[in-house]
Amino acid sequence: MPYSPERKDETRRKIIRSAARLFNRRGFSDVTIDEIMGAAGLTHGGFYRHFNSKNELFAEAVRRFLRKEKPEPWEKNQPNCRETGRPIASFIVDAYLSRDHLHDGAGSCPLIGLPSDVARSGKAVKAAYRELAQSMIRGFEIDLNGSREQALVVLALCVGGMVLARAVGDQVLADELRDTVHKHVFMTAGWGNGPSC
Amino acid sequence: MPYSPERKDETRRKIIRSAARLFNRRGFSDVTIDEIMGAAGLTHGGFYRHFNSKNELFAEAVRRFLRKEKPEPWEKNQPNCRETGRPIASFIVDAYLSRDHLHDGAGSCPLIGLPSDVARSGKAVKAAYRELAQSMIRGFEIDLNGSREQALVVLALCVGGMVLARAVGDQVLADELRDTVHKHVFMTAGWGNGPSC
DNA sequence: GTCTATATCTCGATAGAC
DNA sequence: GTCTATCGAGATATAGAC
Repeated sequence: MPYSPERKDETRRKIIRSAARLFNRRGFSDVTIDEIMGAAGLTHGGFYRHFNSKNELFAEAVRRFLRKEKPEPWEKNQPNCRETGRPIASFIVDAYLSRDHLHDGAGSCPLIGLPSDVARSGKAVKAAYRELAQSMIRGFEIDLNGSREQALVVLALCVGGMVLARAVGDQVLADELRDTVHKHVFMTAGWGNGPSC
Repeated sequence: MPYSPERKDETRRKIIRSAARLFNRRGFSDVTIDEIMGAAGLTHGGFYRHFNSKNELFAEAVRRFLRKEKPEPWEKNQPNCRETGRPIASFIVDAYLSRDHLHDGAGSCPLIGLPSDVARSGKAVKAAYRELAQSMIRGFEIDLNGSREQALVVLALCVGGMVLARAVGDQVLADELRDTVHKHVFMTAGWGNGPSC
């Protein structure tokens, strides 16, 4: 048979990617293994050669956001922002609070796409979520004069603002939340009050 | 038959209360109509005399948090806090960011218990969620010198901090998030930095 | 208005051919 | 390693007695 180990790993990555996008959009419980495998170009019978359960796949899908190779469209910073001398974290916040991210259900950061699903899941899934949160906290900390407290505040603001903006189902209120949070983050961080890119 | 209209309304309220608590803990999709009716002391066959669908009940369950008569345990402020001269909103923030609220899955505010479920639901459910958010924004605004911007920031901080604390699955990090957000809210609100009640 | 009973469907997981 | 086929469980919603 022409199945090399790399081929299996490639298939596994395709399944995780497919699962991450579907979970993000429709939640853990409402997505079926058949759909995940179908979107990966496979059939659902082969699933259990890669994962022991649907829950195990969930943890991998959350973790993927850290390890993934290609950034989502909303993560790409505008080129004209690169020469402003602003710290990297400020561009991450720009992207995180962008309208593109708000509407990118499938490619969303799991922190805002799956918070209640994760809160109801097992330890492995929560550990993956925590890894992601800590990674962002460390990233913010650097451009916040090493202040972990400020980094936690910025993360809570970004997550809270976007989670609310997604759930209120009102474009005007959603934009108001994004803009206000963005302004407040930049003010408390001392990044100037440069408007969104 | 001894069934008065008030009796029917009483039953309806019991169903909504039961649903709200179960949805909060385990999410919309994983809770069955049979469980909801069972917890209300009924059987699942009678459900459709009260609601047209499970989704319709979901909207009512989210809305309930506003209309409900009795506050949850975590919403009750400590008596010794009443004579400090602090504004009402500051006590609401205390309760919202409390460890009791963090661990009260069933009696939680839906804003932090069901954000991703609501984001994936229909317009009626989102409208109920928005009502709740706007009610809190108005409440904060009063004790924030009428600043809507500050009210939005406080709401985003409270929701973001608690959503993260619930999902990271780590007591230490969860407490750090709650404490840090609490401190920052009190600082920016100018409520003094009185520690949690 | 609430019950028991059931129709219809779909899911996660497994079995076994290739 | 991936396929087709299926098991067994449990879901929403409906039917009809009382």
